[in-house]
Amino acid sequence: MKFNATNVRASASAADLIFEALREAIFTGEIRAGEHLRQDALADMFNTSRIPVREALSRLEQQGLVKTERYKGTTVTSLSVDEVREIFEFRALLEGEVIRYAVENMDDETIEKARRACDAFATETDSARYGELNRDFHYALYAKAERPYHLKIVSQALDRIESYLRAQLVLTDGMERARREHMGILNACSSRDADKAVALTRAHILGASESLIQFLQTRDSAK
Amino acid sequence: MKFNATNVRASASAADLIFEALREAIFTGEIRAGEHLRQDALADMFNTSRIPVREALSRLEQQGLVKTERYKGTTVTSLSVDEVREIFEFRALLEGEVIRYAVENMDDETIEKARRACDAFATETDSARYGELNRDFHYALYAKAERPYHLKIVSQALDRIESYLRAQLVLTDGMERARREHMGILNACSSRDADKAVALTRAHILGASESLIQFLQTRDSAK
DNA sequence: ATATTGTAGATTGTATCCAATTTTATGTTA
DNA sequence: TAACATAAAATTGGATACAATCTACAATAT
Repeated sequence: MKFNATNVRASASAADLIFEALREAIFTGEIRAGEHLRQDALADMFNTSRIPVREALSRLEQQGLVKTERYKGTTVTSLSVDEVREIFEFRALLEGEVIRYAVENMDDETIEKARRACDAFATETDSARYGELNRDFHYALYAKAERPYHLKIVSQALDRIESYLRAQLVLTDGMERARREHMGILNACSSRDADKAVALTRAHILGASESLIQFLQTRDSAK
Repeated sequence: MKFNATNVRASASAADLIFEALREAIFTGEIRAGEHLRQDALADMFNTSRIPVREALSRLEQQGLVKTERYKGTTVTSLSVDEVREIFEFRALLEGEVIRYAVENMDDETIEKARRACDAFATETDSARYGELNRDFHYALYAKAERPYHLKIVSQALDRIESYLRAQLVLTDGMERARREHMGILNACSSRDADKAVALTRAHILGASESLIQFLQTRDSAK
């Protein structure tokens, strides 16, 4: 595991940088579930003391991405299939409601913005950027819901499963289906059909869930 | 602001204790919105160094209860009326879904447990304990939903508005209405009527929201 | 009188060191 | 060889000390 300082913002504290670097490393799978993270090893990697490392780990722990036990260390948490399923159910409920609010306030400018994000998603070939571009599309629409608290909770839930989504996309071809489903959601929003947008959003999420769970089960039984 | 060590668990770290003490002090209103919390002052109060204080503040910040700015300090956050309204909308959505899952799995033992919690809520005269007993009742039912992630998010949302709920209950008499509504929800669960339980839960939450918002508006305009 | 500059205090962020406990390695004995 | 006791290493939690920056107030120049 290595880190460079190219993608940092100068105004952020060391703890912020370490937090984001570790978070991204967990997302990409560079740090795998179950792996041990030792504070002084991380401090050496980032050329800091353990203090900002501890703060970063504390934040990750609160988001559920790692778990720390005194005298033992910090390990990256893994989700059971049931936990993954529950989080997708949660997303379907919440994002369905959010898209309903969004359609209420929808305007042409937002539609255009979402269309561009949809195109960017469709034309991107690097599956590692799936998560980012997927969020760009959905958030372009969700922004119009004007429900900042809801959106923060959506982000939390997405973070929790991001590493699993990326692991799947390296091996499977869900992007083509996602692209089609995005188009459908966009069209429903464009025609101000709230019920349809909700139904398609829920189906989009629950379909991804089934696909991911199947992927996890075949992967785990293969071992 | 003073703290004693009577309500501590021996196994918890200093950071845990400080976190819970500050959290409770925010809930009770002992620490008010806008108030500045300085690290070394807190360290003196708790007879520790600033290190565990910082960790406690970091956790509070991620829950949205405080906000820290470098060189300036930490202040307790306040919610606008719009933010309060949104969180109640969020709760209605989420807790409605949770009670639906719960009714699916409902059994008589859970009903009895919830009935006892309902009675305890109804007979308690100390309004300061409203929050705790209210949660006891709802969680007794929600536990049967078997959706730990959903419940964690419900808790987060409740924490965010707990101080506002308590401030209201010192001055108004929402407890009698809450008691009646709890009875209704309990009966709906007892008769396994999921739709009714959902509707009553949503109405319970949205009614409390209206009541609280009205309270906040009259209080703020009175100044 | 007003604007500007400088200085001291206040406040958070980080480094270094110490304490407490678990885990692992080592040695001893049956 | 196996079991057990003991010591050494590893690891996190916390205390103390230092660095960086903001704020407030005073001093000074215009």
